[in-house]
Amino acid sequence: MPIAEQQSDDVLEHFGEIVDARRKVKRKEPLFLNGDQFTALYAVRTGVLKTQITTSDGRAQVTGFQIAGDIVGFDGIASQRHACSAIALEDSEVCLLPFDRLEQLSRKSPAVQHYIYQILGREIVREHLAMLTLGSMLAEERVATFLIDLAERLHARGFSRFELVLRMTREEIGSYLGIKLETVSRTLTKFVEEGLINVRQRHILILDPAGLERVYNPQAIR
Amino acid sequence: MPIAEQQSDDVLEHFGEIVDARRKVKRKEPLFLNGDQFTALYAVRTGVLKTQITTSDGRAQVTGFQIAGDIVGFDGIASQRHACSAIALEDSEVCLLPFDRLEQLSRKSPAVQHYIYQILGREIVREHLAMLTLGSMLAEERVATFLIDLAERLHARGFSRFELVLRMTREEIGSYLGIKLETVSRTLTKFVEEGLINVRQRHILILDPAGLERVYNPQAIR
DNA sequence: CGTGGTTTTGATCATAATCAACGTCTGTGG
DNA sequence: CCACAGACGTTGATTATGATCAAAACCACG
Repeated sequence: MPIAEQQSDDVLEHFGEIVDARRKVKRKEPLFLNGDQFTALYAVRTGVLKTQITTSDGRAQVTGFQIAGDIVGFDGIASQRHACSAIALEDSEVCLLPFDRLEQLSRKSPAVQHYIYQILGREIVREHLAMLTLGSMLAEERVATFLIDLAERLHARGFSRFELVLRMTREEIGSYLGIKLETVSRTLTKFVEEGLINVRQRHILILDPAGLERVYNPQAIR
Repeated sequence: MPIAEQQSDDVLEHFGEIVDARRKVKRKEPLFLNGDQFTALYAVRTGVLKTQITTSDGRAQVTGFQIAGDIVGFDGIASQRHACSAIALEDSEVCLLPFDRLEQLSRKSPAVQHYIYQILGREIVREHLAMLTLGSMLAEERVATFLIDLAERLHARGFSRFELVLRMTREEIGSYLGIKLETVSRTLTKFVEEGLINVRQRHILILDPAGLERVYNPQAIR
């Protein structure tokens, strides 16, 4: 959901007080890296980022994609160091929300405090749903879920609901969904053959949204 | 980590103000169900709970197991309704932390506010790690991770680091790890054959902690 | 225009799921 | 206290899904 929908005038007003700094991040550059000191949350203004964990033995797991209106950096709150890395998938711009100031502010303004609890709570629910996808879905269901979720989020930002441009590679999608890039590719091809979508490189056209939803929600009626 | 380690005296003192109510939950009974009105967080005093999401088509995904010292209920913050269900795996007791009072309190006390951000942040990191497990590990690695994580958490509460009693079924473990109950069973058997653990029903004895860690962290040195 | 990263597609393989049978433990009521 | 029912767990045989390996096509970019 866009920030604007979620915050009262009070919140907006107070946010004005702290959103002084912006930062540009070039494609493939990190906004922050695993282990970096945590100082601020970042509100994405333009562009797309990915967040990922990497283990000592080189394994990586993409934990999310953030588009305009999303907030990144929650992973640093607990230990004051970022537990994952955030990388720009295209040239992007973010607003800094210094966390100490957020904390101060949320003492003055109940609305701000409530808003911060809201976004943290939303992140927790988002991750629960990601666990559901990763833990109990077939490859086709994962890809369908991914496309619909992304389309809805873009639509909430005023983009088309049925046309989307993927800023991430098949490999990054696969990592996020717990499958391999070849499987992502094959699944997209299958959806094309079934008339559910069109694919032209990274441009996806959703032809049959209901059909796509039926992939992971086979029998809504019983 | 036990709550006690994390909170200053200030937090403890203030928490005394709101922890008025306790609630007992019998084995297999819900503490709350998906869709229930969200009013409070719950601190587990004794016993063990599981949280799970269930989809309309009956699929279920266990999203976590909570033992003494853990806090449950974050999933309700975002929408004021619980996004998952919490079920007791044995007779348990929880403290109620009414959320509106927590919000009030966190305005008065920076320490309380900070503490709440901490636990929400920790939950987010915990879920990131669960995504890593679900998204990029083999069955053996998942089970090894699960055993070590649980053993460490129990140890932080003063229990033995090497002896644990599983309060959950093989099916619940499997759901949490994104594998089937038969796979959990086979994997445990394999670990026994390799001399890593002993299994007597739900009693697990970790014989070779380093060996168990090596299952999912093959080459610590490089 | 190459050159390198990305994507598609095919063939084969491995891991874990599924199906099935049996064994074991627990709790309950006779 | 024992017998029994039902839940839970183990093990085996087979299958299915997606991984892996490999090659070719495609595109973007310098």
